[in-house]
Amino acid sequence: MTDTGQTAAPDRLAAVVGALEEEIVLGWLQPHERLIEEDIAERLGVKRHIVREAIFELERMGLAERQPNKGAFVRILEADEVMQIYEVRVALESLAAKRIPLPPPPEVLASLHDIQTLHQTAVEEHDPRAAFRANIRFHAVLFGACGNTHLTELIRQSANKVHGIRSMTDGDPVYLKRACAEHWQMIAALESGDHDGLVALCEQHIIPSRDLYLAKAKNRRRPL
Amino acid sequence: MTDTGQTAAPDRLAAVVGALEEEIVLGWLQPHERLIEEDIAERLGVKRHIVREAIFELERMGLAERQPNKGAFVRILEADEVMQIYEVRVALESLAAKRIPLPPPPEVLASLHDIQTLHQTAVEEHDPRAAFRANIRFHAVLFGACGNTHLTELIRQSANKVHGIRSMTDGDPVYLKRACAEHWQMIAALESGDHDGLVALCEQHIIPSRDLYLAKAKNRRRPL
DNA sequence: GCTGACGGTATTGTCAACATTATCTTTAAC
DNA sequence: GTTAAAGATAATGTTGACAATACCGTCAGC
Repeated sequence: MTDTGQTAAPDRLAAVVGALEEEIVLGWLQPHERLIEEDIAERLGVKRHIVREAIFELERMGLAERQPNKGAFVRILEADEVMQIYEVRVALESLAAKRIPLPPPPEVLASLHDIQTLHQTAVEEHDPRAAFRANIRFHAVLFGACGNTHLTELIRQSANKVHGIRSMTDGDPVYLKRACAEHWQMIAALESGDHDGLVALCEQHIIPSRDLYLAKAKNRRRPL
Repeated sequence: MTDTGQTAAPDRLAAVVGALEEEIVLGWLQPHERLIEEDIAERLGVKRHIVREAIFELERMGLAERQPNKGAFVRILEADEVMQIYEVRVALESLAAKRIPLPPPPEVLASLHDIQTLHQTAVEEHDPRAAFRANIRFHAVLFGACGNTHLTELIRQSANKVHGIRSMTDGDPVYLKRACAEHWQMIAALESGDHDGLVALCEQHIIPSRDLYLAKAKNRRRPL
């Protein structure tokens, strides 16, 4: 009985990273807000040591920015950075979409179906947290089907960097419903073996979130 | 006079990462060799703490593999992983090459010229370390000219993962001379504004190192 | 002679105290 | 009233010691 109910060692770091990521992405932590190691440690019930490494991780993910001896802040992306990241995302996701064998393995289709059902209910019930998670899982499974682990990882990484802008798009029900519909269309394209359609859908799918962000970013020129 | 001659804090981590990276890439540290925190710390004259974070970084870079509570090892890439990484590299580098404005700014050309001169002498004088460094700098400046920071970073990251296989190609003078010549051709393409030629050169440039690795990997099936 | 338990050793993982650095506040001089 | 220096405060960065874990050799029991 040495188990004190605490999660295992390596999981704690991942848990803290995940928690902070969600808080940033869902807008609980605003851009430019400071990430104070001790505060977070106490709030999440872990030691500062763990939080410290988690913040390094967030920095690597592009969600936080560190200044030596000063501290870490929630990172805000400039318009041109968003453009650059999306240019790469289009290239990577198109490549992955092209490499997905059609028709995909039935378990992939079944998995996508299940996840997308969750996503849809989350959107309909205005549960941004569940929608966010389901959305991530959908794309992970979709692009994971291309079979190229390294490519999948880079796609995930690039998507992570612009997750921060979700705090803006998640509030937009029109955008969310549209995304939902497009997910179903992707599944249909997979089933019918329409490679070109799938690639086109992937491109159409990510561009709106970019433009929505850029439009909103224009309106909030330096609110501080 | 509080300066004890030690380098600044954030630089130490980067220095250790760089040192270990070179040792792996140049074959000083063999695949499957253990990375023992205390040993490395003593050898490089830093605290274990720094080495620990450096190994995490190496794991993220794909050069090392960690097993919880056991330790870290130099990572060896399987053939299919190499194929996957190169597929992504071709896509990313082609994209970057297409985005480089032609003709590039004169300072970029001048920089490439200087770096490539260093590279050539390093190759001719059989200095693998200098050649390795010059090679990295050449590609950093070349692809950096595309103006997309995120893309450049992903290219660097993907290149890092297969740097480990350099320990094999670096010994091959034929390969090195060929790479050298191709660098000069790239510079020529930049100067003459030959976009298509540049893209083609970039593709031709990285494929041989992949195939050389795959060929050598076949011959050493489980030497342990 | 083989197997499995035991204990020693090497290594990683955790922690809390300490040092360093930046920021904010006060205060005194002009 | 403004500025600049000095101290107080708060946060980050560093360190060595300690705990937990895995590995390896030894030895008893069968």
